[in-house]
Amino acid sequence: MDLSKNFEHNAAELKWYQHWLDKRYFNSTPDEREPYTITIPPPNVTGVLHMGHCLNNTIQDILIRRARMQGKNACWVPGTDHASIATEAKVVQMLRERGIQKASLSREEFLNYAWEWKEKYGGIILQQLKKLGCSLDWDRTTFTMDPDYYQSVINVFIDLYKKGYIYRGKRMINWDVIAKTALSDEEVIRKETQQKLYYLKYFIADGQQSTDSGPSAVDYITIATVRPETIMGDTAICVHPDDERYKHLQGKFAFVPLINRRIPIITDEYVTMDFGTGALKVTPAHDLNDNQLGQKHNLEVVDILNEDGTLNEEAQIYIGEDRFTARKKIAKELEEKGYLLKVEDYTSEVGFSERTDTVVEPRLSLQWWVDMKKISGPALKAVMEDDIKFYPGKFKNLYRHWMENIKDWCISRQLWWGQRIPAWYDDEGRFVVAATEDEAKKMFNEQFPNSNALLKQDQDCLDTWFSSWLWPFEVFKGYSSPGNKEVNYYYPTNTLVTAPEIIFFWVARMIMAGYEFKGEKPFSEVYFTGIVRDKVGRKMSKQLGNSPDLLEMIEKDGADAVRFGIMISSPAGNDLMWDQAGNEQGKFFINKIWNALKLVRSWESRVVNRASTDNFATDWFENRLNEVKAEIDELYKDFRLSEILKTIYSLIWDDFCSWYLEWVKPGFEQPIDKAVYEKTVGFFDELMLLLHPFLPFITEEVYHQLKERTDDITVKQLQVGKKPNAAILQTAALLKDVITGIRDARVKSQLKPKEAIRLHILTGNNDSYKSIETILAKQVNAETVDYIQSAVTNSITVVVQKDKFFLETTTEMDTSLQKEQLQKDLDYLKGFLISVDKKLGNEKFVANAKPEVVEIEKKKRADAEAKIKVIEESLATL
RNA sequence: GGGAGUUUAGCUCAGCUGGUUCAGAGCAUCUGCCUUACAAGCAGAGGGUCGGCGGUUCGAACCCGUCAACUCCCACCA
Repeated sequence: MDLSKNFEHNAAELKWYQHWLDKRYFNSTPDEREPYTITIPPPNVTGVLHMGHCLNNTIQDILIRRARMQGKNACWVPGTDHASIATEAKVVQMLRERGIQKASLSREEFLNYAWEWKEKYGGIILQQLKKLGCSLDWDRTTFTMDPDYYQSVINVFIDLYKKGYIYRGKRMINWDVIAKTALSDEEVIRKETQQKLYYLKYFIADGQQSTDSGPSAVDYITIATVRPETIMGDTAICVHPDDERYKHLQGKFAFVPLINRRIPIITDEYVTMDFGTGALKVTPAHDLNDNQLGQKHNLEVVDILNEDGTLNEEAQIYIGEDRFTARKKIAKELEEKGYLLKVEDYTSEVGFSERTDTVVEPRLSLQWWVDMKKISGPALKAVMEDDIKFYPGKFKNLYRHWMENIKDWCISRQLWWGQRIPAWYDDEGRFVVAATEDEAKKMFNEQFPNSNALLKQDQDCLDTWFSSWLWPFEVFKGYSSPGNKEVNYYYPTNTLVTAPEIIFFWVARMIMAGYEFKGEKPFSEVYFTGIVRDKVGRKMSKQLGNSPDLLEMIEKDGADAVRFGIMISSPAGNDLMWDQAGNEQGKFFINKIWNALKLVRSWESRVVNRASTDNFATDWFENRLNEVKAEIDELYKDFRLSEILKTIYSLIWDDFCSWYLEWVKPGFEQPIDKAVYEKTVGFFDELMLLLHPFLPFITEEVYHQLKERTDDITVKQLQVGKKPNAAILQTAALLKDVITGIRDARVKSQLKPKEAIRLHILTGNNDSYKSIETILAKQVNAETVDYIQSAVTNSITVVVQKDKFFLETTTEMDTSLQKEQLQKDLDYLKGFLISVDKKLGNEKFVANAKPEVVEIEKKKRADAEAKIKVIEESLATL
């Protein structure tokens, strides 16, 4: 079969992925082997593949494929997350495009649309993962709203409620005015924002005066605020008790501008005297701190905002206006009416919704909460004691800090898409928590006898993360069907690969859920990937348009090249600067492998059976392979994947192609030794095995092109490497040094590559060159090689270690460059010798340093002295 | 405001317990080659005061202190 000129990635990807699926290589069922399990971080069902997924899933695929080749029962579970807010927003948008308002639909109607949408668009991302070559067990695909999964979420809620870990409470929450739902603290992103600080006059009530006498009044207090639109919600002004400026106002009253509300001037040490004016307006309904102050001082709460962020009747003015419009208008009015003293530029952190990117509104609201302190203990301990290991370890600190200061988790969302909270209410707001309406009725009648009110289920859904925290065991039905064979076998899973951004959202909560509901950790290791940035360091995002189209790239460059590009630049735990150039390098590498394949295949028809002769090249490469295998094993232990790839890259390109293949390559149309040919194919196989987890398609293709075979590399087992022979590796190092040294001298003497030389070797140990002289001669284009006792005049001299090489040529040559080089080497060595002498002459060094180190220095001195002698002799003969 | 991390060649990064192999790799650059696997290549080469300063040590890219720049996380100063 003829080979194509280049590797045809599109065809190979289609062929092999389908073949692997047909052979069910990715499917796992419990057996007697050791399991290796990864559950995918479920992407949003609305998602499309981006560079972050590419990195994350390539890493998982590498780990899974490696485990599979090590004889483990590898199981990688795919799935998607229902992503309540994101998905609901998309469905609402879709409805709007069809001219339908969500408000006009019943819950059931809306959910029908949502499911319709999910069936149509959900899971696109899973199809895209196939394009990347991901070896997921597709039969296990799970969705966080699958019936069993859904029920488990409900049951977990009921369980925690019964334990007293879940409660309902009215508290300040983060309100998203676009999605019109509560958010957890983690869903709020703080961003530094340019703002204006408005200085406003609040006039002081004078005696019995009951209304604001306006700018004509004499006495006023100035407050500074960034939110003038909330003044209508003010219910006090607060100053520091020790603030001399305001002592005379303590206990008096002031008027809220424009609406004339009379509010007390209170004191609290919370106030910072030197910020702003030292006087703070207190708006308990719209600020977390103000709310706490309000509770402490028993202040009235005036909520002036609707759930969509517009002002309501309580505001009295600007009713129906959006908060930001109202801010501008009110600032203008305050200025016109003389209440505004000045405006300053001011920068502070403002909370934005993670999903809708709108400014989050602190709002007092009745929500469901999880008392996290009740379940955080074992989860903290597990990570601190490395029962769950974090890679890189720096995330342990971050985790500890969050866990030690953990706050209650607001889990209710004012959404329809998600698991509906299983609480049932009567008209008076009394409620029970139960799995079904029937059960709820029964419970209600027991708890509140004589009540036959109609029960209504809570309208709200649970936070998405309240379902995804069950992921590592519920994908095996570990909660809905506890103790089943699958969960017993696969759980705890092995490695979680995820982004540090969701360490609190997801990782920490999964660990807590693991211990709380399974009594065991969910995974043993967490590999945190970096953030994918563009080559100038910006985070990739849709808005910036710096995020490349992955599928287009796979189509153009091939999945292997894309995998190479992302992996070559991703050290564990650091952000990575992604650059298209990485794909190029991957393509070149794949092309290089393909050409090596073409070369080896071209020998196939010219194999001859010869009496076996020693072949240094095959001996060396076997040992080199073993050496690298050991290195790679170590690197895998620390998840140093990009280094592994670099190591294999260099093993294939430099050691195999540049050295080994050149060493064993027969002359033009010459035959090749059968033994050498077979070993070469064997080495090639092994290289493909090592590389396969990274580049699955090219390696499978090459594996099959090397010879007829019935098995596949995807499930081929890696063999444990033997201990390499140090002497052979050393000889090879000498050989490479000599070849490079002579080639360098040839270049410097401007010898044409085609011009053959006669090589004379002057060494104290002729035997050391016996096994390599044939290779040496071929590699430096020497027609003869011999061993001599004294220098050859009129030749090019090369010094490697303590040996000298004389290159005799037929044509006249220029030795000036060479002389220069030798002189440079000599100068360097003399300087080096001085520094070593100095060191050895230092009594303190000889007395304090370890004896080995002193020995090494002595050897360095001896070597340098010997080499200086050799070079001086050479210079003399030139 | 608190904490973590980073700073090594033009770029992206290795460099483990201070001492052989310690100043490295890959890209990029330069020189010479269309040599029949590969110009997407081959053969060579040149690039660095290891962020600054100070200290510990016989010896520091590595340990300590300090300063600077950048990045990230957490935190209610209006």
